[in-house]
Amino acid sequence: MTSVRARRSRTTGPRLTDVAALAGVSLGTVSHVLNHPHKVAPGTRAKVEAAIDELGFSRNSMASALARGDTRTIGLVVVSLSNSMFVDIARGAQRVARERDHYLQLASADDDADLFDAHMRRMNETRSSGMLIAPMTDQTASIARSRAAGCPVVVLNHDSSEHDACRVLVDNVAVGSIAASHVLSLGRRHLAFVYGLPHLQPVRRRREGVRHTVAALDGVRLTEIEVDSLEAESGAAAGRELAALPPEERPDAIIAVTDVLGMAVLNELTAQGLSVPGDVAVMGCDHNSVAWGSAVPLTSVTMEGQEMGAAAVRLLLTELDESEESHEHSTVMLKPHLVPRESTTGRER
Amino acid sequence: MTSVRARRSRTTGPRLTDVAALAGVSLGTVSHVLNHPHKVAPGTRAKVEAAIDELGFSRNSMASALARGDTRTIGLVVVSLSNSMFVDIARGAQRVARERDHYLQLASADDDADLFDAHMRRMNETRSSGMLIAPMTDQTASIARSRAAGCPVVVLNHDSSEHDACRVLVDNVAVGSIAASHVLSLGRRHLAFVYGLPHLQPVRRRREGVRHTVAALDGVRLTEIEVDSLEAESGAAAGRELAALPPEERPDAIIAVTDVLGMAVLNELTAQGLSVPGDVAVMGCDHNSVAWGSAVPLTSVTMEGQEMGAAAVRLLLTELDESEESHEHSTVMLKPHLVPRESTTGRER
DNA sequence: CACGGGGAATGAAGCGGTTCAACCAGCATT
DNA sequence: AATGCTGGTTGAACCGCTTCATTCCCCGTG
Repeated sequence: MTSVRARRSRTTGPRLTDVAALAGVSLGTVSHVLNHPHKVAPGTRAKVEAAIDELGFSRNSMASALARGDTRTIGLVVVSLSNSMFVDIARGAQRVARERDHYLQLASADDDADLFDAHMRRMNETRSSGMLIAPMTDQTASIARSRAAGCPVVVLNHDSSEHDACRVLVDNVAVGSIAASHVLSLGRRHLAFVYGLPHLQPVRRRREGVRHTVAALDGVRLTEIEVDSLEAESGAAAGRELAALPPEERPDAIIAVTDVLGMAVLNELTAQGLSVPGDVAVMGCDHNSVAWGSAVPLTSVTMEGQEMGAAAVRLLLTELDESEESHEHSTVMLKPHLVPRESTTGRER
Repeated sequence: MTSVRARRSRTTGPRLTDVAALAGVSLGTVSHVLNHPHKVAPGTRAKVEAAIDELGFSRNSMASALARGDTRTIGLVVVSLSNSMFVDIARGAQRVARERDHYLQLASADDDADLFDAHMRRMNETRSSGMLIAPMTDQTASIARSRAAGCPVVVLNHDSSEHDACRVLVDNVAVGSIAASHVLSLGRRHLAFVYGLPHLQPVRRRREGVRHTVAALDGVRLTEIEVDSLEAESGAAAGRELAALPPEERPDAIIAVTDVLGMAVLNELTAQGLSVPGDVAVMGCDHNSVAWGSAVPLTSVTMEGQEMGAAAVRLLLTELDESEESHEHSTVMLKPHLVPRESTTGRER
């Protein structure tokens, strides 16, 4: 008689039936208590609730979602969690998702493209209501697959030319111009821009912003230094190169395309005996927490990770509310902003 | 006739039935192709597989798990992802989970105790096979609830007195003694230990390790400096205090209980004109990536986050394999190890 | 030639919920 | 007294998949 239950490997908790039996009501009534409490007579509800926590009943969300045809779950797939921007994105996304009564499902690809795709597939299999992705490369194919499976996608921080999805972007051109304007406003007149991997879109955009801002002014010089990677050692190399220049040839302000690079440049310059920001001001972009500990705190331009995450969830929920046909993809462009610290402003703050 | 399908809000992808129809086989056969391919005749299998990707079928993992009574999912709930140790744990756990054909479900409490508990509840509702938690505080009650719901728990990096669960710990006493031994081996004879929040167990343990190591030697002096928090400003305060000491009273080696503190101390000391490690060697503990960018790279003792995550998954899977009665909780104690960098060894490396 | 055996495919019974049409008092109308 | 509501409750159908007992078919054996 209990054979069916007995067959299961581990003890599965009590089910709705058990609660119903204990409370002396029907199965449907218990379900109503869970989902539409106001439709149940107060007395009945009390009995049911008592039974629920006497048994320690925990609703099986899979069965529930299956029957309802909706998981109220949003997936978030990020490239890596080692970059604090992605952690910020997750935090912001989770906050808004919870506010809107959804669950945020977090997945990190740990810098592995296959794993990234596997995560996206998994989100489809678990029938996420929708998903947010912060990809490294173009993901057009996977996005199409996901959408075909009825799971809309919002892309974060990646400006793919074709927008088969809503997007949340940070204005990387503005990142560059904000950085340049900042050092210019401090009176610096010979800027250097240190960057690597110019095939990456954010890198190009930031460079563009710097160039544009500099070009608008007379009497300002811009030296561009391309290095081999975005890793710290490349920054150190750039630092060595800069330190070796004769003083009159040496820039008085350095903008690195990322904080990691900026930090490495800064450290190398000070190691070579130059004063920051006395001899040369240094700043980075990204406001990445790995760079929060340099000897001279690094000025940066923040990417507003939490805002990105929050905006992405809002976009997705809007899309889910609308009918499939009436929806128009939209793009939210976030404005970056300056985080001034001592590496440009000096100790005066 | 199609009314049932039509009622659903969004397009749900094709189902097993659809694949079966297209392939001209029964529903059960398609399921077999998915789960026991070798039990299906090659020809049939080919037909089914063709149908599967013609339709772009994606198996509904909820229905699957529901029917099977097993999700093959492991939850991991961490306090925060801002500390790189937790990111490492997630990475290690995910790697092993995948090797063993399980899915790792990641959740961050973003430093909110209620959210932590909510995540644990959620893992129960989704019927995770088991879960890993890296808690800040004792979680005995939640663990009991989870276990009662049939979901075993493995605790990471938290040595609760009562072990109602398997645990993975790092030997924090060893962290302290490794740190002390290191600077002693460099010939330093007056150590300082900078710490805060001594009610936290890891802090106490590390202090114990330092004390014990120092006590074993003659002619070595230990100065303990307690600060108000584990935040950077507390470290800076300690640094100021240390820099103000007359040279003969000043320690020649400083061990901070965390990297954040160590980095702050280091930065303040150099700002005050002292040379690191010339005048004084500085080191931290945790190998936390936020401290990887100080001007003088910080020596640390690593916590082996990835190993912790990996070990925890192994422990959990073992528990899941064993029968409920025969299982004995066990504890894996990981050995920390030294990561020597310039803040103690100087430029010679 | 009848029989047994084994590999392949089938179909129905769940898994644990949700929901909707049907049902059932009990009370106010006419 | 017959009628119409209405708020509460019920039971059955269904969500999409797994599995197991059963049926089917073909081939080797005695």
